Amino acid sequence: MSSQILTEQSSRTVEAWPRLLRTHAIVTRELSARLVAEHGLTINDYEALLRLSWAENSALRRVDLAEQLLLTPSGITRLLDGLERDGWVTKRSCESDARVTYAVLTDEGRERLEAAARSHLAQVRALFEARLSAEELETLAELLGRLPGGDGDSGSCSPP
Amino acid sequence: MSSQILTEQSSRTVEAWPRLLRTHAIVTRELSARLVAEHGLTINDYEALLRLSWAENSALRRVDLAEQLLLTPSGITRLLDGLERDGWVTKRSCESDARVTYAVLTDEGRERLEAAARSHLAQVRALFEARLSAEELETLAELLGRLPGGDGDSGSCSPP
DNA sequence: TATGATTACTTGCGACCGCAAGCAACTGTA
DNA sequence: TACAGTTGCTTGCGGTCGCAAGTAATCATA
Repeated sequence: MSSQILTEQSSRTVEAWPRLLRTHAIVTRELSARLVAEHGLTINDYEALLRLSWAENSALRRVDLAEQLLLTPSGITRLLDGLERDGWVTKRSCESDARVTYAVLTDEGRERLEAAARSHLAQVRALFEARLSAEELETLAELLGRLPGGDGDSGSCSPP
Repeated sequence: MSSQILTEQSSRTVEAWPRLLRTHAIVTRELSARLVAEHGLTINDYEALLRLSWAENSALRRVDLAEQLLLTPSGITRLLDGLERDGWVTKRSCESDARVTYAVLTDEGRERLEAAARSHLAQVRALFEARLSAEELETLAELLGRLPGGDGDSGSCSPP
């Protein structure tokens, strides 16, 4: 009665996938909870501020920011709604194209980001470096980089 | 004006984390969209049916299923609400403890799962095996397994 | 210039899910 | 037996986000 397709045999080679799923769920929950509790930012809030901080003039078209964060247009609208309400980001219109709006990091936003980054990066390092060596982390990053999403603009770690 | 803490230097060693985030987002979206479109199941629906299919008598206490899927009690209630409405799962009460309810996979649920597994597993393999060798996949799984969530009941691939 | 396609963004809707509160049932201790 | 603590589950609420539809601006082509 047990299906052949559901047995260990058939999915052994893709064991990496459920583990990725599980690791993501646990690490995200942990890091996000702390970021929210300590700084009032979700992971996406944090990533958005980070991308803006790297951008020229601390400004990015909403559509470009959406692409970097893997959010849909509606997602970015709501994300930025929150950041604007809190004063970390403002809007700026584009002179040459009335359709586009820039999201601009404010000085307060940059301060917020830097405060959050200090504890957040320490937490990320604590989670990862406690369990894997530098070499292993590099291998992991390399392998993940070859999976979907690894090409193009792939990381949070390449300032211009 | 640019903060030292936000530069490439400081996060190079944890590049694996943003990549994991990104890979998860893309792969999840892709696999989930297909699973929903082709079989009317979310990834968690699928995982729930899979865990039940592995369990003795195709039944699991709701709380145990929640733990395996990394869902809260409320999450499992709603997930199972949907699966019960569709007839893939039913409730069964426990004779020795009136607090517990078992989730039981129905015959229809098992058929549904097997149909979904065929295409889903093929899609997972297509995504992963096209980009990484068997050996690399094993390395990836091993490294992920040492991150949080890797201990205890860690995978989708170990039938009893 | 006219117009159809594309692009940037917003909004209504619904799905999923965590948190906190609540309830019923069980357990341990006296 | 009495009762405080624990466990299993449900429900109301709110947050996040994708999808589809809609608007406005721009571009391309005739």
